[in-house]
Parts: sequence; structure tokens; C-alpha cells
Amino acid sequence: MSAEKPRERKNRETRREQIAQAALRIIAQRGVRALTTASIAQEVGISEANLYRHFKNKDEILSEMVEIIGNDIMESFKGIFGSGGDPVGKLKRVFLFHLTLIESNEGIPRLVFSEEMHRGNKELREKFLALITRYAEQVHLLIREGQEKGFFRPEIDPLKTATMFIGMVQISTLLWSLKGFSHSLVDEGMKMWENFEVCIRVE
Amino acid sequence: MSAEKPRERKNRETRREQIAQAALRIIAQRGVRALTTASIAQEVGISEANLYRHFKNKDEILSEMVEIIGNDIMESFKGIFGSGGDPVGKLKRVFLFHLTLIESNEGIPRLVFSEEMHRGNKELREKFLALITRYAEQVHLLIREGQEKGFFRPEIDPLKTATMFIGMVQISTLLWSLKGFSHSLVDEGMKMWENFEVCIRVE
DNA sequence: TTAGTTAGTGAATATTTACTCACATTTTAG
DNA sequence: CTAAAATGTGAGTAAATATTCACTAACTAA
Repeated sequence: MSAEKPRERKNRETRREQIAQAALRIIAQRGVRALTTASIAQEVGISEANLYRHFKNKDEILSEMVEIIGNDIMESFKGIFGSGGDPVGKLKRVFLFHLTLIESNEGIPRLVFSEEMHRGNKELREKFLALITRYAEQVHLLIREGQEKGFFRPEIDPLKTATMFIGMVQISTLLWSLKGFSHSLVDEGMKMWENFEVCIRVE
Repeated sequence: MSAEKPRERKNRETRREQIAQAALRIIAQRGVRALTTASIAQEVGISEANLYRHFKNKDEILSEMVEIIGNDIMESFKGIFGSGGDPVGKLKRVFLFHLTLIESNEGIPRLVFSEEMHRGNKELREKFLALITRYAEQVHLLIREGQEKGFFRPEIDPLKTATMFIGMVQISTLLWSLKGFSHSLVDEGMKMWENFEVCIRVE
């Protein structure tokens, strides 16, 4: 008898996670447009029909994916926000980590900018907005801490500045993508940081 | 005899422009995913086949569209950059106009963030990158002028600051989109401006 | 006028899409 | 052990996609 592929039977949770991860990998490598039920099934190594044993539809796969990477990301950031040291160094580390995270997974910005995220599923949009908001809040607190300890100028608005901070990541990412990922996002981004620091630090 | 639709015969240039404009309208109203040969043809009021009399393929329609709106945009900005007055007010007016432009045509950010722009056609990507670069250069010069005239702090890097300026527009637009266009982009954006001005102006 | 080019069409094309169905096999609960 | 539930599959499906084709009608130059 010819060697048959053993049917790798997995339980629900394992498969759901596996499928969501495969989806993210496809987005990272080939973009959101290439995320089809066919490509996902192939990437996981199962049949298309089987996807529907674990998810109601394609949208739900997207949703699970955002859930998972959202948790991953917040978990990673928690370590930095919670660490000790002066607020300036800490804020810089957050910025560096944010850039590193994006550079190591192009799927994230692709998803952030995608129409699926902006027009699709309202739930999805709100889930993601909540993630950004939570992140901005952390940056905001860090900036305020910096002001209280006399590192950052007291005249600046800490929340608006936090938004500006995220804006710097955005624009760096956008340019990096338009230039075909040809340069280092981290390197370019950190040059932006230097100027940002000049803007907000006390003389 | 029943009223026949008169075949509205148009010359090449008129039709190309008309088609490109229709495409932009579709993106603005229904997103890039909804931009299909069928939807374009319907919006213009011609047959799908006729699209191919005027464009080689769908990609070329996209390309023409970017060309047209790119020129439009640079033309509009020229007036502001060229106007007199102090650099601070001028820069503020540029920011305001940029936000107004986006708010009055959601198609622009949709296109900017779209995969078609980032992964598709290399020519398209470069065309758009050139547009941003040209724009950033203008902002850069304006900031430098402000520094020379003693309005802006001399320690800041004018080019990095120009990029930060565009980043503020980006992040404001992204949040506006994620919130379902429910608030005024111009209003929210201008609050960001106030803080930006505090950051870069001399005390 | 006439002949050639340009602008127009409806109908067809091959692929690709998300999703379903009937049926097989494995796991698990009683 | 046995029956039900869960996980798996190949072979569909209808709808949508970009593009082509054979043909018609309208302008334009000689």
C-alpha cells in the first residue's frame, strides 16, 4: 500500500490557532488580497471544507487573527511599559520595539491599512481601535510621567503627543512599504526619534 | 419607436478622464475592493468592453487615476506654498488644506493605504512616492524658512519635522477611518496642530 | 462618396471566489 | 463496547472576475 498521509486530526482550539497563524503568514508574504480560503487551506495543509468546521466563515478567521496578534502585542508591550528606568529611555524603548515588531512582521501594517479592517466587520474595526487606544493611553501615561519628573516640557499635551508618537511609526512604515521594504525600518524610524526627542525634552 | 439611448460617442481623452474620475468616485464611496470593471463601466454608463478601447487593462485605469489626482493635488498646494505671509500661518494653512482635501474625498486615503498602491504596479508606487517626496520637500523648505526668520526652534531637523508633519495627517486620517468617519477630520486634526506648534515654535 | 479608423456593443470566455454537501474516519462519553 | 459527536475529505456550486471576440455605428480625410 502506498504511504498514505495520516489524517492529522486536531482539536478545535489547536486548529483555530493554527489557521489564524497561517492567515497572518499569508498576509505577511503575499498581502491581504492573496488571503483566500484556498490559500489558507493550502498553507495549513488541510482541505478548504475543513476550514468551515472550525470557523463560520472567512471573516471569523480574520477576527480570530486580530484577537490573537492583538493579545500577543499587548503582552509584549506590557514588559516594556512595566519595566523600571527613566521615562525617556523607556519611551524610546517602546518606540524601538514598535518598529521592530512591524519590521519583523509585515503582515501587521498590511492588516492595519487593509480595507478589511476599515470597511469590513464593524466588530473587527472596534476591536482594533480599542487596541490602539489602549496603546496610546500607555504612551500618554509615560509622557506624563516624564513631564512630572522634569524630563519633558510641561507645555506639551501628553495625549496629543502620544498620538503624534504613533503617527511617526505610521509614516515611517508607510514610506518603508512604498519603498518596497528596501531599507531598515528601525534605522529610519530611530532617526525620526532623535528629532522627536529634541521637540519634547526640556532644554 | 421606443426612445433609444443615444450612443454617446466620446473621444479618447475625454473618455479616459471620465473613466478615471468614475473609478475615484467608486473608491471613495465603496472602497478599492469594489473597483471592478463591471462597477466602473456601470458608473460611467458604458459597456465593460468599451473600457478596453481606452485602456489596456484595469491597472492602467488605476495609473491614470493617480496621475490625474496627483496633478490636481500638487496644483492646489502650489497656491498655498506660493502665497505670502509668515511661515507659521502658511504651514498651518497647508496642514488645514491637506486635512480638508482628505475629508472631502475619502478615496484619497483609501488609495494611499491600498494594496494596489503598495504591492501592485511598481510604476504606480514610484509615481506616488515621488508625489509625497515632492510634498515633503515643500514642507521642509517652509519649516527652514520659519527657522531662518526666527519663528521655529533652530535645533529641530526641518526634514524630519516635515515627515512628522505628514505623520500627523496620517494618524489623524487612520483614526478617522477606524471611527467610521463619524467625526470631523479637520477639527480633530487641528487639535493635533496646536500641540505640534508648541513643539516647534521658539519660546 | 467612400474608405479607413475610432468608439461602441452583447455575448462569451476561463479562472477564481467563498461556501456546501454527502460521506468517511476518529475521538469521546456513558 | 457502542453510539453520538467531532474532525476530516473530494467533489461540487453559483456568483463574480478581468478580458476577448465578432460585429455595428459614427466620425474623419481623401
